[in-house]
Amino acid sequence: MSTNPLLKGTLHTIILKLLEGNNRMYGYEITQKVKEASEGGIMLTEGALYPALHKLQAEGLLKATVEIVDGRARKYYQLTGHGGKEATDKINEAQAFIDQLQNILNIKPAVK
Amino acid sequence: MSTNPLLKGTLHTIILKLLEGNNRMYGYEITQKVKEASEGGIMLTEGALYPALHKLQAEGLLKATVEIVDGRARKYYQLTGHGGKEATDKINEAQAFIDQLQNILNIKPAVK
DNA sequence: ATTATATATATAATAAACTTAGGTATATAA
DNA sequence: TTATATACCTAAGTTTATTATATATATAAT
Repeated sequence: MSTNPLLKGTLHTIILKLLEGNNRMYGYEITQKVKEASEGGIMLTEGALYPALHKLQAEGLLKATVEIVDGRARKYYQLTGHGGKEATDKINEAQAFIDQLQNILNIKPAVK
Repeated sequence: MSTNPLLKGTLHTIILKLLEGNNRMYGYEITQKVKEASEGGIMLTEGALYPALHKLQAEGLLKATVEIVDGRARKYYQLTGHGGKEATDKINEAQAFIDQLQNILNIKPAVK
């Protein structure tokens, strides 16, 4: 799988956005949704995802409940009240950053 | 100044893009251009910028020449041949990533 | 039966890329 | 003479990722 240095810093925002739209999700489900929505372009690694989920939970933005489904344990995450506000803020920040980055990347080369 | 974790990974691409459009630039000039193009939203820190320039030079993507202007030393950077090709690739990758991220961040919340 | 793949979570070692803080130095405006 | 702008640089520490490994069940293929 390709390394993706551009992904740095956006993982928390992606998680919060998905949980804003889906009420509750589990880790593996998040990896699949991201893969699907990015048409395979963004593949979350477990080593990045699970620590990120744990951190967001430790910060009080997410709460988790474990359920057994088809004989396997699933850990569902959902936004807390505080997490919901943070989600809105982080998504707005990310959008602003993307817009600014577009402004830079779209600067037309000077005609020689 | 606000910390901007989203910036991670995009700095090299920003530098290459600016040099693709401007033939040659010096470090301080790059910080000002980025600040201007992002309307103050993206402020490069020297601690990130200068090591990045040195790394790109060490990789053979940039070459540098020092000039004294108004009594102060300026280090001008420009793309090498190889750097030009890398610039094109990195910018395309960044654009693809931004598009994929947009797809994720634009996913509409499910109607409850 | 057994092997491979998909589902599902987790952590440790390592590496990359940043922030923060400090240092050096000149020109100019207050 | 003090502050601000210009101009470069590096070191220490932090954050955030990759890579590798571990555990475990369900299901499809051989």
